[in-house]
Amino acid sequence: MGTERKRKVSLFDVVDETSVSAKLVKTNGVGPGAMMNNNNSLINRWNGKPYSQRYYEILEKRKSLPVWQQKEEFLQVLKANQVIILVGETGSGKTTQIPQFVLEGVDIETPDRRRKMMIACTQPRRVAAMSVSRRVAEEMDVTIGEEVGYSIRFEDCSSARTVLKYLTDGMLLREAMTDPLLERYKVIVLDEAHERTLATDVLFGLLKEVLKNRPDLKLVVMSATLEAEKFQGYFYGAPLMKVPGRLHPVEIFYTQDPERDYLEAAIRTVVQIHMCEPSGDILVFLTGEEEIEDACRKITKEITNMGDQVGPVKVVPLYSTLPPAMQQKIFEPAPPPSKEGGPPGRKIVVSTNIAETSLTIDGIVYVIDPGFAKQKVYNPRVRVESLLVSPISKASAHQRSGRAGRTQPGKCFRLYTEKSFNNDLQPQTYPEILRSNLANTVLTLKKLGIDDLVHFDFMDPPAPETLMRALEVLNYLGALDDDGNLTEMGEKMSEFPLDPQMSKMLVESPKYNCSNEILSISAMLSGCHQQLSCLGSMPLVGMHHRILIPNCFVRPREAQKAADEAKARFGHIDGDHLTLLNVYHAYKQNNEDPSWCYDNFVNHRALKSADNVRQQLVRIMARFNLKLCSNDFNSRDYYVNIRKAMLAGYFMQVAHLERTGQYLTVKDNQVVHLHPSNCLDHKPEWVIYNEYVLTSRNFIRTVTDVRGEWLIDIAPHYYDLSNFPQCEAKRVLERLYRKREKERENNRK
DNA sequence: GAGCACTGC
Repeated sequence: MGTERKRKVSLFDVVDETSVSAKLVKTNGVGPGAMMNNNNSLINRWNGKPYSQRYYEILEKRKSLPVWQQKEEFLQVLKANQVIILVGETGSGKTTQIPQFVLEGVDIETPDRRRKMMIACTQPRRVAAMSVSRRVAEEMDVTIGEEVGYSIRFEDCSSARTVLKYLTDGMLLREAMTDPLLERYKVIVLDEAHERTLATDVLFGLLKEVLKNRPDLKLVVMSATLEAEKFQGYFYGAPLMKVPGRLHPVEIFYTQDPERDYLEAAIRTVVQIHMCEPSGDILVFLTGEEEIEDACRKITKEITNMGDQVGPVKVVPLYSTLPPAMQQKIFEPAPPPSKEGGPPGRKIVVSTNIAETSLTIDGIVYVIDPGFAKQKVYNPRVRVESLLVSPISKASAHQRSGRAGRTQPGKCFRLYTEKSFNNDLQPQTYPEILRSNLANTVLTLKKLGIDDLVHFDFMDPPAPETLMRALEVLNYLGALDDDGNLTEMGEKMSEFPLDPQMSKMLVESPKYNCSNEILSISAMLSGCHQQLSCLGSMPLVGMHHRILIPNCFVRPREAQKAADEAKARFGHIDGDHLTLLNVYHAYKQNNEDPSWCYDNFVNHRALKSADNVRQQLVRIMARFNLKLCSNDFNSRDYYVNIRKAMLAGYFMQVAHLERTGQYLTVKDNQVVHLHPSNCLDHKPEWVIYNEYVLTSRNFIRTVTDVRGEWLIDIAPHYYDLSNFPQCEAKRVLERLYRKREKERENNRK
């Protein structure tokens, strides 16, 4: 362990007290930001306290990071330029060190010297923002939340004294909505820019505008790949700096011929490595839960069948929806040899893309990369996002192979030919902005004051049809007027961290006297699958991980029947949205009791998380004076009003039951099927749905029964029959309009 | 009667 530790200096490295204590008093480094006081001891300029011993210990380690070699050069380039592109591979230390260099090299006092401005450093993931800021606070010898802080959804850990703030890219975008020129910042560091998240891409365009209006603002774009040259071109030829990384060499192997069945090939490769290669753990990349569970069973079986001529193995699956206790297993050590002097044991992790960026496992020496991943694609014509197994990019393949070289030299087996790598793989994964429904993004851009989307300087402009679709949806929702300007409704909607349909439903809900219930349903739909969690071995290797719980219903393999029965007890005959409301109410009535949750096959953490989201939504409602109200629970209209309010947001996500027994989506006329997870005991003529999922069939999931009359009452502008394709639904609606007309005539008489 | 790549506000 000792020698390994010396070779490895990672971002999360734990300072080994014994190895550095001997040289800690060396005063070759007056630390960054230090000054002498009268007693000749060094004072931390950020909090006015003398530096601790630990500060010097860490400083020694920091100085050995590759990025320190270019510290002076960086500061000079920063001084002379408004924008810098910095390329640094894994292990260069850029995420922790660059923002500290910036603090040292830039004057953050306001011109009147009355307060200090901040340095921001964005991260695509919350856990990174949290853990990196903690580490940096330690390095700077200050308290987290004071001089160094972080800001993520649900948690602002910063203060008026904060000079360096790590935050998610989405959070900086939120801040821009109230502070369009980002005036609290002196320098913005966009980290992991190569990941091209939706938020990063919007920030690119926005910052380009802001920089023109704020000559004093500086931008550092940090990226891990050569796409940096593209960034350079985008930012008017900003200077580019390269920082070497610190990874062990990884030898790459390709197959001679293309593999017909990558799953079979992956399993075969695992077995071969286990038989022929020296000890070291294996990481296999596959595409999804089912495939991974299947592969784990097969690998275990094949190796068990080989008897004691090979060492024992521990095969562990890894995907985001895996229960935390199971995820924990990836950190367990490889099993010992079955008998003394026998062949060594090995850990084999079979994972989705989660192990590519979000989670790091130490001890991996062999990586198997079949070259596929599930990726989101968006089809604007039918307005559907779906997941598709597709070939990965060269950049992604590179990232995967790097996972083999974290602790020692490693090997990566690519299950495709070298020719295929060179000729078939795209250089980069398509940025998310080209693969998503942009309704929410367009709403954000409008709120940020970007009126002319067609001429907005996207680094990669989305398809015009995708933008048109987004504008159309927002216009139907009343968020944009016919000239594309943000309406008062749009202003409100943009403040909610939700899809526009859901925001609209919330803003309209007081009119139906059921905002309390709509808040609960929204929270259950949007917050039921987000939960932060720390894994046990975190203090050792510095890994946090976010665990995703896709829905609040638990269905363990060994108790599926009992779980289904428990779920049925919450079932509401009118639909899944109301079932979710029942669950939420029951949870609150039972005082949020974890053991009640356990007994009822409901995920406690998922509900806690939904409750957290609900509180945030309540605060936003209060800001707009949207009242919190409920109908009398015993009134006949209690559920009717909730369903009507839902329609006020989701009138574009409706399906009609045809006489053939099939559902067709309204206007788009797509054949869809009710997802079997639904709790309806009948097939309603009209349903609203929360999502459209494209898997083995076209499913609509989370559905609720609505009435045709409500469609024409609540959304007549959308159900305008002069602009409606010929279909059965149209004929039904025509009858309903005629009926309404008659009623009106009768009322006049 | 089926399934869920990964993030973020």
